[in-house]
Amino acid sequence: MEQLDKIDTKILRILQKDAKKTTKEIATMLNLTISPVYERIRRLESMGFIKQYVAILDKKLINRQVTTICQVSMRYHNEAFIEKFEQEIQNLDEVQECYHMAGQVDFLLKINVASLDEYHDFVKYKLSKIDNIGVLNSTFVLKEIKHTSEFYI
Amino acid sequence: MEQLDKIDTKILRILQKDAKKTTKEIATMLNLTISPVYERIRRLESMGFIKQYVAILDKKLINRQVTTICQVSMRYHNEAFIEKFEQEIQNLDEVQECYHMAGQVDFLLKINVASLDEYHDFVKYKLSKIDNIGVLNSTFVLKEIKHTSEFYI
DNA sequence: CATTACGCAGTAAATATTCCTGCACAATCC
DNA sequence: GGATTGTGCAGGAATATTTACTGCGTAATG
Repeated sequence: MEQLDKIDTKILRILQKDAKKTTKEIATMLNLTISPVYERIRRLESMGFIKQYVAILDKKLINRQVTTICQVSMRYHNEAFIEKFEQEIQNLDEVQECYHMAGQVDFLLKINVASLDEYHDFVKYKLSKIDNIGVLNSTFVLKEIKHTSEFYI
Repeated sequence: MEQLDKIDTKILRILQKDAKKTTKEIATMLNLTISPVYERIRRLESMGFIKQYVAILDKKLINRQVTTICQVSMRYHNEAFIEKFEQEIQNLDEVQECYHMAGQVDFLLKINVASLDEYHDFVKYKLSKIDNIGVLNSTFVLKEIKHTSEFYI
């Protein structure tokens, strides 16, 4: 697993914060030339350490300012129902994250919508249409304290 | 707010999925030349619709495969304590997301660590060191069903 | 009908990416 | 110890992309 040396780690830290940094800029930061930095980035990509490069949008500006956490439990816990649920969730664009959890509830979902009205419609017409949902408990985000895509490495 | 037309929206959708797409590629997809696409992207950046470009890493490969959801409630709900908590959280690198919630618990945190051992240390030596924490309830992610940085637009 | 404004096409210069060659150093094997 | 192999880095050339600028056409405005 530890196929990453200090230079690789530094490159990953930089690209997690700003994927638009040029090879030259990174090379300067690390006191290297373009060649090794370029080769290392290609290697980190092909080995899968870097999964993708994405643009992060401002959710207020694009009108997705309401974030909710929704905890869901199944009525019956058999494989078919769970698989069905997991598949249906993939198609719900409002759901940004969904985790199968240990403990009291089965699933935890993070959902972004434009308004409470829209959330109402989402629950009524989309989420609760999925079969076999037992408990469904929504809580609302008052304020986003921290939100990053970075991992600490 | 609706300063975004259909072309802008399409550009944002593309860049949310792949920020490495060249202006030329996007222009081809939208049946335009490079110029308007280039200008629109710069505009979307300067107006703040695009906040940043980041590399998304594979958390298993970089050894951050354990994700936990931690729900925290304050003992006393005064402004000073809450502000202190919010500040301290910023410095905890393991915390990827933190929300101030409506409802039963005050805060919901998403935390990534290498192992249960490391999570134990995180709670014991970092999180619980923050003053005025009342309830602290951790649940573990068994499986990530869905996780994207995309917003539905 | 004239004028302004806006978005797009096209182009040229600057910059970045990509690929290749060769060198230096470390590890490995006689 | 010396020769050999391999790995990572420097440097440079070719290609691609970004960036900035000019001009045109159409829609909006007076």
